[in-house]
Amino acid sequence: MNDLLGRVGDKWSALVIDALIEGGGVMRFTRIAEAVTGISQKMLTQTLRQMERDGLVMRTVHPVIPPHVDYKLTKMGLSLGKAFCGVWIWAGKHLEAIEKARRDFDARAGG
Amino acid sequence: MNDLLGRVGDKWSALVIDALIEGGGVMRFTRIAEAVTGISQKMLTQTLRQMERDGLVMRTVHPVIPPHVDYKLTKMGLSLGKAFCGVWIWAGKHLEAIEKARRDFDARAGG
DNA sequence: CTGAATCCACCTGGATACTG
DNA sequence: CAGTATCCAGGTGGATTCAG
Repeated sequence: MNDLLGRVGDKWSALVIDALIEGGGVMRFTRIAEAVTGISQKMLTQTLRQMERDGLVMRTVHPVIPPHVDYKLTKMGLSLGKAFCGVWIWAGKHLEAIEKARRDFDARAGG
Repeated sequence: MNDLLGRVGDKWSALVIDALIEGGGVMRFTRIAEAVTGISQKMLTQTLRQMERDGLVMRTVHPVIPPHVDYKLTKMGLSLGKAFCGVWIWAGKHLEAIEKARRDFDARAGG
């Protein structure tokens, strides 16, 4: 369980799931890379592999040239996305409060 | 936002919040260390500091000997715990499915 | 009891180059 | 396009020691 948290709670996984949901559930490698700002190609490959292994995404290779690979959220992946929803909303709602808390804390620490 | 995810989505933070909720909302350092299995003293201190800075916990030092320090979830911390709830539930519900998906994947990969 | 500080092995993750 | 492979800097986090 502990280990599972570290896995699904992974920052990149969450962002990839979000990207896939925003993108309609099916996206190609490069499109995901564009959607998830800041991710390196290596991390994306790694994250995607892991998510595939965990049954969160389905990887489909179309044997054409140039290669064409689709990533599709599975039911489980989608349900995880929904579970994350609460955290997304929380983050959006408390973003300012947290930044203020940090400033206050730093001010106290500095003074 | 991206950065916030990495912060609040941190594995230890989640576990500490969970421990605090289970423990009634107020706990001492050592009690948390016992509740959060596997965390080192350094990580606990670090996590707690960060959470204090983010306004998720309130740290109260009782000037006695031996020292007595209480950590209490703030409203914001509690609300984050509730936001996590969905993910906890999801994890519990899909734990087996994920393990099966992994076995299947590994079997395919191995064969 | 609660922490700070130090040392250090390990892993993460970015940059780059190469393949089919 | 979609990776794989390699190198490497930097951060993570455990163990240990010291202090109030």
